[in-house]
Amino acid sequence: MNNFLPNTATPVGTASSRVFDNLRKDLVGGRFVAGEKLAINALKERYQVGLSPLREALNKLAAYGLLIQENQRGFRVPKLSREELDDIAHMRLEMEGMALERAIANGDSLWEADLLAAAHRLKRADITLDKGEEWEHLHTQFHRTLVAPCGSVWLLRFIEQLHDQFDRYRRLGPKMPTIRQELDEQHHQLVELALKREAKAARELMDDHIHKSYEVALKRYQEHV
Amino acid sequence: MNNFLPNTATPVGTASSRVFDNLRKDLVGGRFVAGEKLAINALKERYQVGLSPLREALNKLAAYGLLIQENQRGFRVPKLSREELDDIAHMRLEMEGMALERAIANGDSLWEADLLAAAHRLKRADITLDKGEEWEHLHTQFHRTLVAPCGSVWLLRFIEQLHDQFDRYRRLGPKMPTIRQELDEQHHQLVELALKREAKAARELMDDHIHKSYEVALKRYQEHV
DNA sequence: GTAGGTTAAAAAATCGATTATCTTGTCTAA
DNA sequence: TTAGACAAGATAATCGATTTTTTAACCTAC
Repeated sequence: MNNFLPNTATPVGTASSRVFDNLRKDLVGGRFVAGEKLAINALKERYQVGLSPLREALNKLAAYGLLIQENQRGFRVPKLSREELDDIAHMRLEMEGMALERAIANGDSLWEADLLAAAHRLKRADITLDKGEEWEHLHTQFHRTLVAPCGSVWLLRFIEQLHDQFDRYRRLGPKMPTIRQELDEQHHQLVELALKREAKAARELMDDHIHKSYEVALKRYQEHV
Repeated sequence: MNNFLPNTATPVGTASSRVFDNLRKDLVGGRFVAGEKLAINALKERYQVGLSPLREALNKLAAYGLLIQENQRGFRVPKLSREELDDIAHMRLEMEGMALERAIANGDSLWEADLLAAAHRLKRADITLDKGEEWEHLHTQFHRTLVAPCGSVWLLRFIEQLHDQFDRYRRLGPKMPTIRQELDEQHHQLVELALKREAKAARELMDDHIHKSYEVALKRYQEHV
């Protein structure tokens, strides 16, 4: 269930892990203002947790790249920039393309089944539910499943990290995905090509898919500045 | 000076940051046994630091991938495996190759100067000094400099992380680099090709360079098991 | 003997309070 | 005015102690 950081057994059930998960979700989901300084006491309230587990979670998030830690000055939400968005999108192209090709080469029939299931769940998802959180979760799951059998734990880890960073842009503001139709169509085609083992075509479609997301993210970013 | 985690301002001078740096160095330098469980009280002694900053450092290292955190069971040094070594080496080929090509396309004359300087320092380094730590540091610096102007903060970050992971294998045991001569020669040629902006040839040499390191690491690993 | 249960010791996680550092507003002197 | 010094309050970092959970040794029943 907890697929975060592939080769890192993340604790579950502790106060520290709870606040980590929640903070991560909130940071990725855009519920903090970029650049904002985090008031630790307020966070203690918000997440109903003591100082020690909170600080441990903040430290982890800083090492992960979702927070900036400043010398004797606490923690801050990283700023957003056009340059970084471009960087992240470009890296996603490279890494997810590579992963997809390798997944298509390695994936077995269990993978095919998982992929069909993930795509189906995503398609059926009610996007108005829980402010879109449900859809976002299934969307993440779909993309995870797609590249899962790429054979590299580290590649998967980096992709996960880039997704989180990318979502800080894509999910700016309260809005939900607007181009649902097109995305669903692309997801469907990605599955088709994966099952047919057409690596080259699949990669091209993935490039296109990421590019489309990039345009959404860029628009959100520009509206937000 | 502190180039760790490119876009994360890491605090300096705090107890937490000191123990983080030292622990990282010791983990990468192979001064812990892979799979070993860390006794927190012993670490308190060893690094002369209180519990809170120590735990914060451990949490950061777990998020970074140099430690495994287990549910209510503390921290553990990740195991080593042939599969992971192959994964890391393969990812290094992809990522550093990509970074080098982009650095060669972007790098200005300041970079050329930095590169020459870094290569020179590395060549002049006394490898017997400080158990090879000095040489290791300059070696890291050289490779950092080589890819620095690649234009992607995230790519640099991933490369740094992979280097640390790779060194857990390459630096197994107390031994110092044995193939100094060959490495120096390759470093020299890398600079040459970079200055001549021969991206393709440089990348091929880099592949070869990483492959050579891989063979060393693999041998160390096999002797160590 | 061995599986299952109990418990004492050890270790991890968390809390509350203390110490150190930074921030802000005010005052003074040029 | 305004730059710099200072003090008071706020915040971050750290410590020592408490609580919770795990580990391991022991016991008992089969």
